[in-house]
Amino acid sequence: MQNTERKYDEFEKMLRFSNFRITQTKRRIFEVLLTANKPLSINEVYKQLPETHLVSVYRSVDVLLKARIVKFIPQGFKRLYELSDSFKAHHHHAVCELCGISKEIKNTEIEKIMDDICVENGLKPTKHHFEIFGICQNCLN
Amino acid sequence: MQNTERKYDEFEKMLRFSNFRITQTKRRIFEVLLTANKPLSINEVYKQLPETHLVSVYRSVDVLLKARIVKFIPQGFKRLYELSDSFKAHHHHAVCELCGISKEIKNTEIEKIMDDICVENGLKPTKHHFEIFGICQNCLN
DNA sequence: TTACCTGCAAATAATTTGCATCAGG
DNA sequence: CCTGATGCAAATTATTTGCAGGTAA
Repeated sequence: MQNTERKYDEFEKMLRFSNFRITQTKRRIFEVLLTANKPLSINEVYKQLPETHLVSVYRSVDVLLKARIVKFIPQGFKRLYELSDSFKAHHHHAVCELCGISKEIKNTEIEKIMDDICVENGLKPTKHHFEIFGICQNCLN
Repeated sequence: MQNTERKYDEFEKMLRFSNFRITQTKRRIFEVLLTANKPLSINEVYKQLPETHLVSVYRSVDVLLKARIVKFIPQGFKRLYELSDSFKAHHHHAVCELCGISKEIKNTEIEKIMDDICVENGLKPTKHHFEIFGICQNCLN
């Protein structure tokens, strides 16, 4: 897929820009997150990379966060990570509390309200967290 | 304050409804959260209750969560707690990333959009988390 | 060659559990 | 009384740190 190539170039560019090195571990983590269709925990990333040490996953994800390649998604009690808006259009999640299935939500209204609230409160916006929880049709039956 | 009396009655009623006991520890935690003007971590609650054991704070907050007297607020990497909507009108927070000051946000539009999103996605809503982060006027200077 | 990066071990922090005792209703 | 609640100790889990050797640039 052509698109994947472009994303990988962007990944390298962003690492270089922040003076970090392009390594196997970081590349692998990037690929795992690119393939995942939902935010993953450190452990979930690790499970897909048995050849890598867990500590290295912690450290590399931290570097990817600093390089703004990855972003942090607190979901309930969990710390999850997914690719930043440079790789995936900005969105939020609607999560089923029973089966954990996660749907991506794109809603421009919310972004607008978010900005308005910041202006009203004299806040220079940095980021926002927004997660919806419910029970999905499947689990209701 | 008359209002505090009413809230305390509600607190007892809700505990009884869920078959939990009304104890000193729970009452004290409730008072700490009633006085606090922002969500607190387990440790922050504990610091105000030196006579109580830290483990008891964990356990009692857990009971208060189950009784829906307290609700969970994940904020960045922190697990915070505050009184539920039965005691404080439903709201969200705008937090300064530098000084940590927390402003309460009440916005009915957001609640409406939230519901719409659930309907669109065939989700029976249970809860949502929504936190805005930025830099406040004070810290910008 | 010069950092940064990684693996391994170990420390620290956060949260949970077991058990005996205490206390609410 | 009976059962949930508490204090204390200890276990478990999650995350971070130190250090020596490895590797990208």
